[in-house]
Amino acid sequence: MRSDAKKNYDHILTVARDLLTGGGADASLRDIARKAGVGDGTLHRHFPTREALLEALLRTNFEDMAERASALEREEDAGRALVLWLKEAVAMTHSYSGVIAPMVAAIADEDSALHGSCVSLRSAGTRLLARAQAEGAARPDMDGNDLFALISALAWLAEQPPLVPRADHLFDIMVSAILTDSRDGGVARG
Amino acid sequence: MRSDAKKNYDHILTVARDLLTGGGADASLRDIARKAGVGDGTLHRHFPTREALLEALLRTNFEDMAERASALEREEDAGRALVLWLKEAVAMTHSYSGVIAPMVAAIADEDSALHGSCVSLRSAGTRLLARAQAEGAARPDMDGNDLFALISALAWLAEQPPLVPRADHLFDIMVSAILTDSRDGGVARG
DNA sequence: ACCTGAACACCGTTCAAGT
DNA sequence: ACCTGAACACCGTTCAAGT
Repeated sequence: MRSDAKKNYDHILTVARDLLTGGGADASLRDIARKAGVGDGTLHRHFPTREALLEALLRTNFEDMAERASALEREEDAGRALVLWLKEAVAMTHSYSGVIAPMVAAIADEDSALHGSCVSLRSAGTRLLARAQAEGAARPDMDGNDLFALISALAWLAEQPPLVPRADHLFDIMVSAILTDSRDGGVARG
Repeated sequence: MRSDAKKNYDHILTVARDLLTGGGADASLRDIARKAGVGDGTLHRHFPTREALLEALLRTNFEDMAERASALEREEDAGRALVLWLKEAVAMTHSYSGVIAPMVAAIADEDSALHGSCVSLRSAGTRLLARAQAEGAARPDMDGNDLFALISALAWLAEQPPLVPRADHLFDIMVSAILTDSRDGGVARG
């Protein structure tokens, strides 16, 4: 990539990150281009779709979550590891505004720029869930798809301003449904 | 209302209902006006915002849910009554595409055309929840706001095509978290 | 190679002109 | 009273023209 192109690419990403982590889910691509001081065409060649831009923004976050899952697989308490990871996954997606719906759409669309990242996230969760289930810490009638859907729903809740005050509590309630009663004890019900 | 105005009003509603119950969440107001054979201005005077149109479409459904709650309050099993009503509430909102986000926004916005309907829905759920809690059938650490958020999350799930296959199962899982274990037994975990 | 910005087909919304 | 449809300021996207 030419150096001026690289500079534009990086600057667009910086501006987009500032806008989307600042709650500006409704920022248009033109807003981003204008704020970055580039033409509309420049933004569209670097990032052909909004999803492509999100993918570039979120790639490292998704990789972090996969690594985090690997680390948590060495945690003694498999149920606790699953819950910790869930909390972090929800917080990660929530740190950007307006990413949940594209993420969910991407899990079923192999052509989406976000597809690979979503599949990785689901895989990481599936591993932690399977381990918790093998130890009897999590209910056996769930799979990685259920977990992905649950993360999406919780992250979506946290994106809706009127529901934000309830998001943490509902997280605890849903966790109590995932963990088997013999293990969670006061953690989720407390 | 003049008879030609009344005719336009009704026809717009019919067309909008056909589009929104047919999965066309992305139908623009102009699409609806065109399909109804009226000018853009006509649609906007009858329904100043998209929310106003949704409110006119959903009003009877919300009223039905409030009546249904009253009927279910006379059901013997308070836990079962709550679960039945939850299932119907989710199905009702799900029967129209793209209504969940406006509904959630409206619960906190007293100026929204949808506000009253949403508050009624929340009240109906609160009554059923309180009765189930009084009988020890539902966990005590929840209120009507939590229930409204839960319905929203479940309805949102059912609106996302990739998550649809999981929606019913997640409904059962979440129900198992609401009902106290002494009561639900095999219902939710089965 | 890469960038710019006008252009296109859309959107929600408004408003002068008609009946 | 009510309706129409052009107009406005937006949007995502494309593409000829520049450097």
